[in-house]
Amino acid sequence: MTVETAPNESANRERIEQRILNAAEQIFSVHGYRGASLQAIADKAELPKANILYYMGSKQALYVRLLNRMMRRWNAVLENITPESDPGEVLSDFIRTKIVLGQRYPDGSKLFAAEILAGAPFLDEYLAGELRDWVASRAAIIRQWSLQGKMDDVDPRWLIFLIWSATQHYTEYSAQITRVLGRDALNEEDLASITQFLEHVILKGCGISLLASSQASSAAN
Amino acid sequence: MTVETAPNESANRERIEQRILNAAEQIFSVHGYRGASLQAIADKAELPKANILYYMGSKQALYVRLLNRMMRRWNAVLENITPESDPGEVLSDFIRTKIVLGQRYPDGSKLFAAEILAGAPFLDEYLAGELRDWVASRAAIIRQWSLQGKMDDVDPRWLIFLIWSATQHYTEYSAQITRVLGRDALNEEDLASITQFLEHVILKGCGISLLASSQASSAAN
DNA sequence: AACCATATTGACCGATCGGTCAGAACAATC
DNA sequence: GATTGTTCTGACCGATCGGTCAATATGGTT
Repeated sequence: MTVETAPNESANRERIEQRILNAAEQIFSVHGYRGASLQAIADKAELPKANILYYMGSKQALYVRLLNRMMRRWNAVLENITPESDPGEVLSDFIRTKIVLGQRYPDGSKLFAAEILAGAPFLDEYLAGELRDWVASRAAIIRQWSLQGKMDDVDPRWLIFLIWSATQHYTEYSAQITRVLGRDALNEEDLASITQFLEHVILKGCGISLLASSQASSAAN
Repeated sequence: MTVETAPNESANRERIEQRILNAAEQIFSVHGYRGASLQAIADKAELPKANILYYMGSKQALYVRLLNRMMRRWNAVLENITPESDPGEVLSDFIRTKIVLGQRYPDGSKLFAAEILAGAPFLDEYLAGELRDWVASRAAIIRQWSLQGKMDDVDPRWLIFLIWSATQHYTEYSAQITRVLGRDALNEEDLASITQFLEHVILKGCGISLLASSQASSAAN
């Protein structure tokens, strides 16, 4: 039984920690690091404030944990990309995946955006290390696609930034978009239309001919 | 002399108010509305805290004034656009102007972004009123361009959002971009390269043929 | 029942928050 | 040199901030 109780206890702890993390993600995403208060997070999580600090140690530790959790969610993006890949398929998948991730984790995405806006004081290492390497390696492959004549000779870094910005926009600027469109929220139809638009413009804009590959319907991955 | 002293005095007041507004813009742009403190703004402006409140009334009034100032700066964008305009010229100009505005007013742009991230509590009226009309009227004209065969049949609203996001990205995400690129800041050369890239991809992506207008190189389609 | 590690939380701490106010400092008019 | 209106600011207010801590509650082991 001792073998079973341990996981049970830690499972309970895990449940509470997730409740705190989700509440904190909401508060931080709206008000940023400095603007968020532990009291507001505690209220959202329906726990006493002292309990938040018991589990998370400090405001900063809680915040950093949220950033790490969000970064881990992005790990799958553009994972298997090679010089032999089809640019149309890969970029389509890139666009679709980013749109979906933004819709799945709106609070985390906004939290990340707020951190960057604030000058990324807690993300120095990640941005200048992991992420820089990520961009450099993908850029090198895209560069090869251009040399192979698979697409126009565009700067791959600007292309990556373009896809990032265009997709993230619909999460981070949702308050503006819904008001401009006069809606409560974007529905599935909107998102499909937006995704198709971005695929059309970006792929065509890079001189990528749509072969037998993706577009509206097929395409596996 | 009495006629001259009055404007002199109010000119002095104007000078101080601008100093406060610029300091506040910096602080708010980094920490958002709730995260910013009047003390930090006062320190940045090198004035006593009570002086800030003497000139601005309250934290909220100061913040709203900054939002209005920023919105006024955007008024010139896409001002003279007609169904007879050349899409390539207009959209090129749109892209270039947005890039320049972001570089000219980085703090104001970030302040605006933070307000949207927070759910735009102070911008309801503007977004659902002025800005919605602005988008609707421009979208109607772009729609006509499509009908005239001047460009592909894309949703004009997504096109406007794309240009907004792609250009604003280089201001609001400057902290991420500089670290990923390993630079201190973007220089003129970078900005020219980025602008040209965006013009190339977006115009070509919308099926707009580059006539006798601008652009540096060729590009078929 | 005794024991112990972990969980829980009300009460409290010094610092800082936005905002008020009385009075000093200043400048122009008579 | 009074008078008057504006500018300026130190001192202060109640509320809230992140964080600490002692006391209590809980649950499994012996």
